[in-house]
Amino acid sequence: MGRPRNQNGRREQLVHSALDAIRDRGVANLRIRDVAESAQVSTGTVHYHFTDIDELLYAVHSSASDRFFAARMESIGEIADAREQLRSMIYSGLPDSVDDKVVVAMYEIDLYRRGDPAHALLGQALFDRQVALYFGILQLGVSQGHFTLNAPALAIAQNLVALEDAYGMHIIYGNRSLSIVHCQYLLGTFAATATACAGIVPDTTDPA
Amino acid sequence: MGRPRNQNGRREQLVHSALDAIRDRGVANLRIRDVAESAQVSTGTVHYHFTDIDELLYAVHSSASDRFFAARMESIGEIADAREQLRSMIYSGLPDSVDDKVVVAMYEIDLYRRGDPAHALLGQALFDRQVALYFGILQLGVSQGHFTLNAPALAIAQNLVALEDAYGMHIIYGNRSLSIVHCQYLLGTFAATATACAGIVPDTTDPA
Amino acid sequence: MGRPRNQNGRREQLVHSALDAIRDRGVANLRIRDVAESAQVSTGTVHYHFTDIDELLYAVHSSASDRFFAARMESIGEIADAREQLRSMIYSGLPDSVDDKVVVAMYEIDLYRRGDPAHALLGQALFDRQVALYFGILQLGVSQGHFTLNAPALAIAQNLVALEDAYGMHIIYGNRSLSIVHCQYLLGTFAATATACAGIVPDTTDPA
Amino acid sequence: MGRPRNQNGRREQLVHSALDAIRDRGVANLRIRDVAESAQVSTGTVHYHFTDIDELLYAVHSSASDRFFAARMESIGEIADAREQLRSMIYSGLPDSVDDKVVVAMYEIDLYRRGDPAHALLGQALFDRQVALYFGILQLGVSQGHFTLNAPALAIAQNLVALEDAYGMHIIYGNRSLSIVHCQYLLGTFAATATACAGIVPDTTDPA
DNA sequence: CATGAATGAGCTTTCATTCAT
DNA sequence: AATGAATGAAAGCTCATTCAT
Repeated sequence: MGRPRNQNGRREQLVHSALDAIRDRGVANLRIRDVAESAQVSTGTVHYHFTDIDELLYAVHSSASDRFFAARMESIGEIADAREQLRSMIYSGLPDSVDDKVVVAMYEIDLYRRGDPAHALLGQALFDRQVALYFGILQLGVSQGHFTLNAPALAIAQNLVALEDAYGMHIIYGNRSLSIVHCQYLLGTFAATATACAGIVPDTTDPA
Repeated sequence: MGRPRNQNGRREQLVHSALDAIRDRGVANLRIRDVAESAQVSTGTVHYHFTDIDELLYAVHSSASDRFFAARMESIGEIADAREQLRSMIYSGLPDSVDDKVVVAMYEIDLYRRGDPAHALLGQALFDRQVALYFGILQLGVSQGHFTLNAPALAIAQNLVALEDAYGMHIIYGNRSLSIVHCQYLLGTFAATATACAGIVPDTTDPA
Repeated sequence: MGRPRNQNGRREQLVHSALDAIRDRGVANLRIRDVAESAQVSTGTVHYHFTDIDELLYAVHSSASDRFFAARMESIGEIADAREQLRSMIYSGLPDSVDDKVVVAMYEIDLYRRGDPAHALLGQALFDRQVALYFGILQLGVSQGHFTLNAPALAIAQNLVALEDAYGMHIIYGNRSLSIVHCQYLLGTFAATATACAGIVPDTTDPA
Repeated sequence: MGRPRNQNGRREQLVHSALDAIRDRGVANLRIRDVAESAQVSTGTVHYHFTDIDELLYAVHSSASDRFFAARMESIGEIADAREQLRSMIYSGLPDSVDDKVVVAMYEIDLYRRGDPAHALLGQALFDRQVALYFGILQLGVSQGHFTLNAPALAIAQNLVALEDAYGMHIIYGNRSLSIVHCQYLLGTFAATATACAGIVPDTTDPA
C-alpha cells in the first residue's frame, strides 16, 4: 500500500551525516549542502526531512547526547565491581581522539546554540544523567566496602563529570599539554583520592 | 608589525566593542557591522584596523585571556596566606554571570576557531598559566603548613583549573542545575579535600 | 480532452479546495501543497488531475466566474418585476464579506494572470454576461413602464457592472471607508437616477 | 565631509526601476534581480536600500499613488471652468494604455498585498483623495451654474472614482470589449447625466 | 488512481570586503 | 583615518514537478 519501508531511517542517516560534516567543518561552517553531500542526497532532501537547520542541529544534539550516554551505560552494564565500573567510566567519558565526532558535535552545538533553552536543556540533562550514573557507582562501591568517600557522593559525582567535560573540551580544542592518557590519569587521581581507593584507576603514575 | 601604531587606542576600543557584541550575538553570528555599531564607527573603520575578521577574533581572544588571567593574578596579589589565596581563586575563576563577556568570548572563540593552532595555543597557554598559579599557591600552602596534599601538586592544580573550565562552561550555557554558588561549593569541596585543609573555602556546606 | 473522466468529482473537489486556499493565502502564495492539504489528498494527486498550476488556476477562475454568474441569474429567476430584479442584482453583485472566496479568487486570478489571453477572456466574458443581464432588466423595466433611462441601456448596464467591480475590489482590499452597505447605497443611487425610478433600491438614504 | 551628494536619489531610482519591472513581469514574478538589472546595479544594492522586498513594494505603491494623484491635480490646476476640469479628470483617471506602469503597479500591489493594512491604507487614501477632488469640482460646477446634481455630490464623486477604478482594471487586464475611448465615453455619460450638463464630456456619442 | 519522498532550479537574504571620497 | 555605498559570492529555503511503489 505504498507505505514507507525503511526510508524512515532517512532522518537518522542525515543525522549521522551531519555528525561527520560537523566534525569536518565545525557547526559554524556547516552547510546544508555538506550534510546532503555526506549523505549523497540533494539539499532538497535535507530540507524535506528537517524544516530548517535548527531542527537538524537539535536532532543531532539530541542524538549525540543519547548515544554518548547509552555507550557509557553499556560500558558498565556487565560489570559487578564498583571499582571496575569507575575505571570503565573514566575511559568512556573522554573523547576517543581530537576528532571524536559525537563529542565534538555535543560541545560545538551546545556552544553554538548558547542561549537556546532547548539546547541548554539537552546539555543539562546529559550532565545530570552522568552525575546519576557516577552517584550510583559511588554508592555501590561504598556498600561493597571498596570506597570511603571524603565528600558527599553527589559532589564527587558532579566533580567527576565536570572534569570529564573540561578535559574533553581541551582534547577537542587540541590542547597539547593535555593528552588523552594524561587526562585519564588526572581523572584517576581525583577518583582515587575521592574514594580513598587506590586500586581503581588505570594508571596512577603520572605519565606526563 | 606593520599595523597602525599611533592610534592603538582605536584597536583596543574595537576589541572591547567586539566583546560586547560577542556576548550579545555570539561569535557565530558576529558581524563586522555589530562591532562597528557597538563602537559607533563605520564598518570601514573596523576593516581599516583589522585586515579581516580572523585578525579581530584573535585580538579579542588574546585580550580576553590576558585580562582574565591578569584579574586572577591581581585578586591574590596582596594576599599572604595560601588559604586565602585559594579562596580568592575560587571566586575569580568562574564567570560573574551567564553574561560574563570576557569568559563568554574565550569559550566561544576557542570553540569557534577549533582546529586553528593559533587559538589552540591561546587556550593552552591560559590553562597552563592558571595551573602554574594554583601550583604556586599549593606549594606555598604546604610550606606554610596549612596544606597536606593527597596527590601531586600539579595534578591537583590541573584538576582545579579543569573544574573551573567545566563549571564556567555550564554557567555560560545556562545549565540551571548548576548555580554559581553551587559551583563554588563544588570547587571548594575539591580544594578542601585535596589540601586536607577544611578552613579554606567560602562555604563547604552544600547549598543545594 | 484526454483528461480523466470518470472521477471528475475529484477535479471539482480540488477546485473547491483551491478556492479556500486562495482565500486563505492569496493566489500569489498558493502552493500545490495548500490545495492538497485543503482537499486532504497528497500533492501527487493534485498533479495527477492538473498538469500544472496554470491549468488549476484556469479551472478555478472558470468555475468561480460560472458560479458567480449562475448565482446572480438564479437570484432574479423567480422575480417578475424589473424593479425587484434590479434590487436583487445590487445585493448579489458585491462580495458577502472581505473573505468572499469566489469573488476573491476571481479578482486575484484575473490580476495574477494579467496578460494571459485565456484569463482575460474569462474576465471579459463575465463582464459581458453581467452587462447582458442588466441590459435585459433595464429593457424589461422600460417595457413595464417603471424605468425611464437617461442614457443608452448598454451604457447604464456597463456602468452598473463596473461599479460592482470597483466596489467589490475595494471591499476585498479592506478599504474601510467603503462598507458593503454603503456600496449598496452608492449602487442604488446610481441605479435610481439612471432609471429615474426612486423606489427600486434597498436604501437610498446615505447611511454614511 | 564625505556626505552623500545626490546618491540619495538611489532609492528613488530603484523605485522607478521597480515600476518598469512590475509592468514587464508582474508583481508576483518580480525578482530583486529584475529591479537591480533595470537600475543597472547589483542585487546587493537593492538590499542595501530596502531591507526586504516588502519595503520596496511599499515604497513603490506609495510613490505610484502619490504620482498618480499629483498628475491628476496638476491636470486641472490651470483650469477655471468646472466642466473643463471634469473633462480633464476623465482623461487623467484612466491608464494611458494596457501598459501604464503607474496604474499597473497600483492595482497589482494593492491586490498582491491584500490583507496588509499598510497597503490597504494606501489604496483607501488614494480613493478618498480622488473623491475629494471630484467633490470639489462638482461643487464648483454647481456654484458656476453649470451643474445640477441629481444625487448627493459625495455619492456622485465616489461613483466617478469607482468607475475609473473598474475601467482602469479592465483596461489593464486586457478586456477587449472595453477600449480606453469607450471607457471615457462611459465615464462621460455618467458624468453628464449626474451633473445634468451635456457639454462637458469629450464624446457623448457611443463610439463602440 | 494515489502517494509522498526526492529533486534541483530559482529565489531572497546576508555580509565580508572594496574603494572613491 | 574614516566613511558608507556598492558589490557579489555564498548560503538557506521554497516549491513545482517527477517517479517508483
